[in-house]
Amino acid sequence: MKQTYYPQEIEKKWMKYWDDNKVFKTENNSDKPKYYALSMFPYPSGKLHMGHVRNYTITDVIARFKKANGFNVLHPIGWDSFGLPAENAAMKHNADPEKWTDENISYMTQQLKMLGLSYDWDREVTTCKPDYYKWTQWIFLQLYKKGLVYKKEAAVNWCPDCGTVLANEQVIDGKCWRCDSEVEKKYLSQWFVKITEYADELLKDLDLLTGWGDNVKTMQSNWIGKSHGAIFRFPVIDAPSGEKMEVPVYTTRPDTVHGITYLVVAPEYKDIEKLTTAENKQAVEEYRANARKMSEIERLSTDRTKTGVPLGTHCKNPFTGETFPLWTADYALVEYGTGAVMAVPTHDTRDFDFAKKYSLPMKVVIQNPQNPSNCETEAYTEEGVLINSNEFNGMKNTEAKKAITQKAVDEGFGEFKTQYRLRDWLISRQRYWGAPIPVVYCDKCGIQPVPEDQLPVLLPKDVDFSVVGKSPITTSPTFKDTVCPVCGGHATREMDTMDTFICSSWYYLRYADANNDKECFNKDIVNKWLPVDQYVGGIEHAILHLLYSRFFTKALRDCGLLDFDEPFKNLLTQGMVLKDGSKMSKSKGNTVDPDEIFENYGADTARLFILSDSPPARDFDWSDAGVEGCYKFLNRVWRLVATNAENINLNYQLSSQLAKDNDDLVRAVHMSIKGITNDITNEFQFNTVISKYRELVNAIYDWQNLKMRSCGAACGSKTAGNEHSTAAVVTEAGAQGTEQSLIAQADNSYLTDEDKNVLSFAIISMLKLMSPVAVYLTEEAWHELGGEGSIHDQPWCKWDENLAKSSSITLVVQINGKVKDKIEVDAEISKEDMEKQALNSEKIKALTDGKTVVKVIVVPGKLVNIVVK
RNA sequence: GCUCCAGUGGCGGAAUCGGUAGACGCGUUGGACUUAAAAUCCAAUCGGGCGUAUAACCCGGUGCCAGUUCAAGUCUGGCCUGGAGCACCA
Repeated sequence: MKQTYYPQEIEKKWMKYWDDNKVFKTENNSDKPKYYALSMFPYPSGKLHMGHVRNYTITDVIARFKKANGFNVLHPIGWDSFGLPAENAAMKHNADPEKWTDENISYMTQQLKMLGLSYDWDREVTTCKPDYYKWTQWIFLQLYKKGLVYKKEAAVNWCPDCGTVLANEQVIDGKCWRCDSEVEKKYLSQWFVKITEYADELLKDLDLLTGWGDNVKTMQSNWIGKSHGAIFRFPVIDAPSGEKMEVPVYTTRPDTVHGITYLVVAPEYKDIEKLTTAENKQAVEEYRANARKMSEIERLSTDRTKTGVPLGTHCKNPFTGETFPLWTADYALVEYGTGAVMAVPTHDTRDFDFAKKYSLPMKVVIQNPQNPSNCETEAYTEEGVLINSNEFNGMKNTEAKKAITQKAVDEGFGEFKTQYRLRDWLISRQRYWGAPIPVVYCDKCGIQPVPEDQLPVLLPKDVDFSVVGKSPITTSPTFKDTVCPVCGGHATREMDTMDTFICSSWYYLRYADANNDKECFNKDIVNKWLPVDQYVGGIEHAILHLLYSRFFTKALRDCGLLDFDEPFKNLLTQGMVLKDGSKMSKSKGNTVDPDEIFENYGADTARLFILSDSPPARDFDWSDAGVEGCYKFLNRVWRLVATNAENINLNYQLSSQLAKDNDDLVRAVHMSIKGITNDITNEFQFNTVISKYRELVNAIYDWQNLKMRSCGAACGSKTAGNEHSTAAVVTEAGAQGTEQSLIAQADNSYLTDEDKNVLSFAIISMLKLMSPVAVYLTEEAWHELGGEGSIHDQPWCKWDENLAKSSSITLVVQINGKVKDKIEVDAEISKEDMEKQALNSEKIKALTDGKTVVKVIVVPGKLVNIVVK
């Protein structure tokens, strides 16, 4: 075995070996229990970044740990390979996005292999390949058949830079999630997926997700935004046309209905023109035009003072008989509720601001009896008792909500209503590089789905990527015209492609049965592998991908394609990789290229470091010194094995009676096995796992130093050369027992047979424990020591509970809760002896002298606390 | 404004049940080895008492203020600070 660690050499060798021999292939059939470990698959942007390295290393270690613990592990990878960057790159260089994507995939595949990830590459899925998107289209058709996909004209989010519409979830602070440009409103006819039909189940089932962090669940719950309230319909008394009209409103505060002093409709409200008088028409039109012009950001800003104009018409409040004016104001949103708001300025801060500005009347209807408020300076939004509310006076407002709504129900002008903030998912994209939406528009028969036997609808190749302002797909001379599957007449194809989040909403199902060309996946196989036991990925998908995937699972379940309710049992959202306190990004120029780390230190160092300093869920601060430290540690591990290779026997025998120092080392190993196993099992605390690796390695070195020292004393000084050409001498000063002196003892003649057995046990255990992280080093060492097969097929180490603790403990003696003395005692000491020893300590005697011992608390195996007065 | 998370040395972070605060590492300092360096190894490293050193000892200390307890980084209540998410959703 070479005395020096050359990671580049051994890593290249094993990478090729594992790849050629498909070492990590997973069979669907096995007697072992299944375990599905999944990383969020990457977009093939060109190169891996450190976020990927962190994500995939975490999942890989989990997969390897589970495999060693007897599970049949599914650990797949693939490519979320449709999307804008490919198309933009193609436009820039007038090339084919497929070629760009393929090149990126092949480069990144090499990087993933280099990183030593234990993927079953036979299950690789690539969403932009026809053998995958055929099934994406097929699933679209199933949802269409079920009525979960529909087309409608709506105000949609338009990103001018990307030249396409976006889903609500893809608009962050009024900006496009991908390119950060300001989103505009457009009225377009678009395809939607009815995610709202599952709003309630998506919310309710969050409770089933005990393996998810509360932060993600809260975000989803807020996004779904369920609220309970009522719909009231207010008759219009003076509609200009003389028509009998009513304005329905949704409110969560039916208890305040007697306090309405005006009503607001959104500028885009559908009946607004019919509700505007001739005198007010011009002002209303101007206001609406202005609202249209305004950007989303401007409009949604809560800092902006509210504006609005009266329509000139009025409604009657059926509860009071009072009439109140109608206004339009842009603080009412057309997409939410009914697009109209009943305004109660006394009990709603927004209505209050608006009423103040336009001097609208106010009427107090809820009061805290202990501390009544006239609502002159601010709205009272807390609980209280009703006043000025006819027969409801004196009722608690929480009860009045129900009673008042019930009255509206009984009298026919209202109902109970549950409302969601969640909107349907807009999935049309006016772009080329996505899965074509499989429908045609027949001149006679209208919208017709493409028959399943005609799938996939392939992306045309004869397109011009240099066009500006429209989708390249529209330039294809062959794509557009087709025949109607119903009447055989002329039809045109849908030119829009699907949101790539559709593709990524079912890829984790495809992995279970990735090469099936008869169906999207076999139901039994998917039921066997799913749900995913551990999903690992970035928090940025807390809503987008994770909500869509949950929806897909439920929808596909209802299509009869699978039998479970939730796709991801446990979710680990890993923190960001930072450099100098901020997120690594090209624009900040603080990125670290994984290739450079592989080249300079090797993949094992990269893996070790990315796990070492922070727990997975927290942000990770990259430091070059930290990498260096990990590299040094692996060198230290290597030297430990290399210098002892001669003395390590894979078939070591441990006797039950060992010399004290040997017993201590054996115990240290058992403690490491226990600690490391527990740390991985509990929340994947890899940072402490790595601390424990270091502790174990330190313990083995310390043991060796001890052996050396006793030998140095017994057999005198020795010198010897070695590969480092550092000939060292064991001198009295060197009673420090330096590592050189150990290396110098190349013949290791100072070790007894018992020593060698203990050392073998320690080093073999160390290698097995480290094998999920330092995958290459441990494999190489395993073989150098004569190990058969792969160390990655070895079962996980077991510990003996009796040996997983040290033979002595430090008894802590406190007086009134403060540590005053520490005594080394036997680990098996009785409670009585603990107390006796503590009270007999000279220090304690001195300190308690002349005081009264009130109480003595003994915590077995830990401490004694003496309470004195 | 609402929701969630976090606050521990110079830094990253440890600390199953409330039971020795600061594991492990980085950095720094000193030392061994070397002609010298690199590498490696050994030691020290929360603050104060304590500006000669060494050893020993004492006191304080986990964002702040209270509380529970023999005992609080850990539990309870109230604040402060930072981060993330949502945000005119009626």
